[in-house]
Amino acid sequence: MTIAEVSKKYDISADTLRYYERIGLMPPVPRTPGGIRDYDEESCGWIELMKCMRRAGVQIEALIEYVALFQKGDVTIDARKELLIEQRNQLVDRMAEMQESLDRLNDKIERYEQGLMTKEKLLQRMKQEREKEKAEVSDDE
Amino acid sequence: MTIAEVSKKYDISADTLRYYERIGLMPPVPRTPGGIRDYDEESCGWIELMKCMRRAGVQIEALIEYVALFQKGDVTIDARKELLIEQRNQLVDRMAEMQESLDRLNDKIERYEQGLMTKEKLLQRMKQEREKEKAEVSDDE
DNA sequence: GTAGCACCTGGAGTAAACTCCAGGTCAAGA
DNA sequence: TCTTGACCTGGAGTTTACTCCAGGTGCTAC
Repeated sequence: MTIAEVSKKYDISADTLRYYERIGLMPPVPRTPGGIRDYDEESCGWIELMKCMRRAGVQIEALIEYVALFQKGDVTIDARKELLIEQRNQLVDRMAEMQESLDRLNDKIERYEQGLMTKEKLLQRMKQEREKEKAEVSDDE
Repeated sequence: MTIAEVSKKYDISADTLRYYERIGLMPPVPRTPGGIRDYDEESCGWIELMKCMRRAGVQIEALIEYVALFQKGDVTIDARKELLIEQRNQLVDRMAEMQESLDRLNDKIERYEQGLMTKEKLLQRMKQEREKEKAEVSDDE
């Protein structure tokens, strides 16, 4: 498979695919005798994995380390497992934070829907009153 | 409240707090006659909201727009609601993607735990065989 | 009234993750 | 064989979201 085909298949630019290989986000891609990339099933597997992990916000740094360990063979299995567990934990944490934000967004939207906006209207009213007071003080001068 | 106190309270650097105000991620913070920021409840509310949204990955751009709309008053209520809904939808999408990655990570970890690594071992075996073949071809030369 | 520390502004610098470019090869068709 | 379009590499540029800095001002305590 050429880089253009892979680019289309996974919706990742050719530049990004070359970049990923160059920084070690995947093992070297097989080449034709002329030096042109010829992606095989394994390469595609790596691309798909990295696309998935990157979309989830896993740092490139960690993924590079994983690939490096993978390339060192079976002696690194424990280290790889630890790395994955660490990333999983971070992912779970991030998702929990996002859930909080989601709840909050939903709350806010609901309030807009009800035309209530209690908190904000209250705060605005408070602000307006403070400004009115200030204005009155100025008038007294 | 001084910027140092707010910084500590929300665990956001003073530089970031100034930056947030400067780019319009929150309305202007009240000042002392000397020009020093004096955060009130409302400012703190904005900071907390923005911290929450940013942690969830909401783009600063969208948040700036929200604040701008908010400052234009009640006529922008519909636009603000739409903006929030859009951000909520994006958040939901991102969380779904993250869940996919999480499932995948969990799968991988489980396979490491079982010492199976079926897919990868299979791929490696395939690769080794390809290389062996190549080596044999070379020997024939 | 001055030492010293927190705060101010505008602007430059940084990190992560791409993205683009120049100048050069490869390969398939006329 | 020549053209043309896809690919190559190394390196520079871009975007987002901060982070740092220089040079200056505002309080507070001696």
